[in-house]
Amino acid sequence: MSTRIPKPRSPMRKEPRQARSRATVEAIVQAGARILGDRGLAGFTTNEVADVAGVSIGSLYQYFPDKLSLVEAIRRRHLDDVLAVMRGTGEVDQSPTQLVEDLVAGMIAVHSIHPALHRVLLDVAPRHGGSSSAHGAFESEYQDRYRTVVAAYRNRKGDAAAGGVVAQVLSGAVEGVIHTAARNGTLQSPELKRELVDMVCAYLGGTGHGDRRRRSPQV
Amino acid sequence: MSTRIPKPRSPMRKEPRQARSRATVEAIVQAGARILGDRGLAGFTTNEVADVAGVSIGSLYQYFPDKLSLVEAIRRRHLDDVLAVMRGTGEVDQSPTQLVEDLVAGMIAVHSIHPALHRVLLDVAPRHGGSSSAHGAFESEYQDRYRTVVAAYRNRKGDAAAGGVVAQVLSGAVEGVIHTAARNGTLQSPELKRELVDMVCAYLGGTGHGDRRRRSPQV
Amino acid sequence: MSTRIPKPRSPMRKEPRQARSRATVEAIVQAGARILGDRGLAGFTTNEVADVAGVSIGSLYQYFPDKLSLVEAIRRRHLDDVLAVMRGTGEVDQSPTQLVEDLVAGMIAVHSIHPALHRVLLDVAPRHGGSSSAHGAFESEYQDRYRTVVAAYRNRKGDAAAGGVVAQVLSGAVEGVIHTAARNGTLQSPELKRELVDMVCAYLGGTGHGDRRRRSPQV
Amino acid sequence: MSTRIPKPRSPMRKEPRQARSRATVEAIVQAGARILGDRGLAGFTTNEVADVAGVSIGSLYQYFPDKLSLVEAIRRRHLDDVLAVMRGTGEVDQSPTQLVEDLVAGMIAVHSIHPALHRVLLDVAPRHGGSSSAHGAFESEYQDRYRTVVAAYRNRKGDAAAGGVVAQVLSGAVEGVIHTAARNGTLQSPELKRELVDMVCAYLGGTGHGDRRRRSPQV
DNA sequence: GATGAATGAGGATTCATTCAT
DNA sequence: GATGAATGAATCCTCATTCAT
Repeated sequence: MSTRIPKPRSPMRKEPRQARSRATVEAIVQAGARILGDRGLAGFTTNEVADVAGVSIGSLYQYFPDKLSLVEAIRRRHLDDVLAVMRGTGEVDQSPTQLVEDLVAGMIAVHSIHPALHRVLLDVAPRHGGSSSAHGAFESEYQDRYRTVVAAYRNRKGDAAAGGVVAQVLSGAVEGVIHTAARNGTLQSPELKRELVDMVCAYLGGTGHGDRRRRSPQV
Repeated sequence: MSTRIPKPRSPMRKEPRQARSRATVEAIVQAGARILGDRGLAGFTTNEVADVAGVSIGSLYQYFPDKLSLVEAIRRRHLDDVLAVMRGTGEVDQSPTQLVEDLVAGMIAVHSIHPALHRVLLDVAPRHGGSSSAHGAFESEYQDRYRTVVAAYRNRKGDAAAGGVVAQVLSGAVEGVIHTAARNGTLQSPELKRELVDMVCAYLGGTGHGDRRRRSPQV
Repeated sequence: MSTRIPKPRSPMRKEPRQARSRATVEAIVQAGARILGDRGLAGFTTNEVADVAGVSIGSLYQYFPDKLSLVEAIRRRHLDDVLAVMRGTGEVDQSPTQLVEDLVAGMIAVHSIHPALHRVLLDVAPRHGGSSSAHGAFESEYQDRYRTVVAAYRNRKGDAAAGGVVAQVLSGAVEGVIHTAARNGTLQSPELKRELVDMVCAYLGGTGHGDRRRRSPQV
Repeated sequence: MSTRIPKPRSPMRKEPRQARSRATVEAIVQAGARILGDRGLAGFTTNEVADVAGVSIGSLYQYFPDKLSLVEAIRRRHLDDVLAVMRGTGEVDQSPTQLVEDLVAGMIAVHSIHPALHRVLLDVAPRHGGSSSAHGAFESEYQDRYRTVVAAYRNRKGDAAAGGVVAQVLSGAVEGVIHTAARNGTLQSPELKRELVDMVCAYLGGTGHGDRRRRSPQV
């Protein structure tokens, strides 16, 4: 193993200004998302991405200085979608159950495009130095949103911070269920969705560890 | 050169008979598990595995016909550990809460050795042709065990089959929470464990989708 | 890693379109022919071929999916040369003796470029699946040409088919003599050529096995 | 390419004295001959030879210091067989035709055991330094024998040396025909043998290049 | 002597990346 | 800007050979 000196490059070598450029970048990111989701990071090659995108390998490198920066772009794109779902959830006044149903439905929807992509992205360590903060920002808002959901459900707006662990557990659980379903092709199953909603509601609706049997429901 | 005979390779090229062989194989699998967990499949190289295991690359290939077969061996080893945990859970007479606590504690324990390994293994499509059934067998027993837990908790031994989706959701959720925790280093946190136990109990203790608020617990 | 798709590879991975490509492919095939002839299949390495051709190893694999496909390309190239010689023989009206002399001279000429190449190529089993028919086609025309020579010499144009064994013996004998000469460096010797012509003429001129002594035996 | 320093080793590291040793060596040489003939030099591996011979790789190296020395042993063995055939030919008083028939029959017989072996051996450059003289000795006697045949046929015992080129052409032709037949599985064909005998007789019976039509035999 | 586990140099092949056109 | 031919470091894997048991 030699010493890697991966000088942090700017995520994008050149900003696409013209329409054609934007279309090219779009095609590359789309193709990349597909291949990354289908084949995993091992199996993700810039040459194939260019092929599938219908552009030359040279063009790909015109917009992305290296492979990792393309992965980062795909990540940003996907995570933006995820956040968009979460931001769109709980906006209007709605019942806690409805809130959870919206959230779950939205998460299933984002994962339906590239079922395995999210999971793969979680595995790829975000590049440190440059866009690291980008991923950090995502994580931050992501957890915030989950905390908001927790608080909204429990109707205690104030203690969002207190629910940190709960939010983490919740996000992990939702991701886990969706990824498992994505893996075995049951992502569209209504039962799955219903059970996931149930689980989230049960968890959030519970009084917590003081009363695990749930014999006496919370008032 | 010579004639290629790409017959479906058995996972092991040669069964280790002597003590030295067994130690070598053990070292390779251990090193492999570590590297696979640390770097993911994309950063998993046989040369580094051999290096870390302290054996020559030739020795590695004496026992594993190719890289994938080593991954399979690691998979089998890890999945066996997971199943061992599950088999050891719920054996004796215990309260449902205790059952879940044992399960969660066990799952956390298996993942504490190679925190990311399980997640990576889930991503690597098991080789089809040969050991594919091995993974199938694991999945099968794995889901069975979860169904048993569900039934045990709900005290309805009979309808284990009915809880198929519940078991799937449950296993996905537990995996998701643990993998998330493994990723951000909170795997040993007591709060995490407590919340995970809570979530499982809440989910299993609930009456299901007819009563999401859990106002009236099941008797 | 990734999914292996070992579809029967076409002999050429990519058709050279630009002038530079064609020059590269040409250089590779030339260098390959030389090395294959000089060192035999066992000493034929793609890295050395690339070196001698003055291109990078990557370029070699850009045009030839694997080592064997390069060997096939070399084979096709050489066998085409051989057939060209045979096609050019016996075209115009000429005496049987002249026919044989042309044939022998031509065969010596083709083998003078890479003396051992033909012999090596005979040893390398042509890849079955794809170009196998290519070699079959060669063998077919090759034997046809020899049958034509036999018939032309014997002036019995009609029974070309009847001379199948004769053609086979003749081609084997000519090849054998030339290969032996190539091995010991006497390929350019006029005596060798004269004797080979003599042998062929004697064989073809004979009446056949009914009269082995050839009319009047030597005392 | 690095500098090869192939210190000439004695062909056999240790002379087999005991019965078991001799049997081991015999098994190795037999297995080696088979594999060398079947797979060619590329594809001939010491490990497989040991496997097929039923001995350990260590034992193989006990008797043969390296791979080449095993090939040399196989060569010597085969060439001895060839010479034995030639020595057994023409010993007793017999007609020229009979002489040729015996020769051809004998050559076909030796090649029937390992049809491709001889051809492969011709391709493997004999090791220079050590046993090179062994091969030289073979070549020498081999050509001598052919010259004897030529002389015997032509009944001019004295000028064996004069027939050098004729002997070379003859040996090359016979080898070529037999190798071709070996390759396409017609080695046992009676027509092939008859035609080969015819060819040799025609060639040797002819007057030479002054009279290619063979109308007037030499006096 | 025999064994076979271990070694590691060497050779096939891939793929990120560059650059001449 | 776009193209795709060329590059070569990195990786997988083989096999001749050694040596501890």
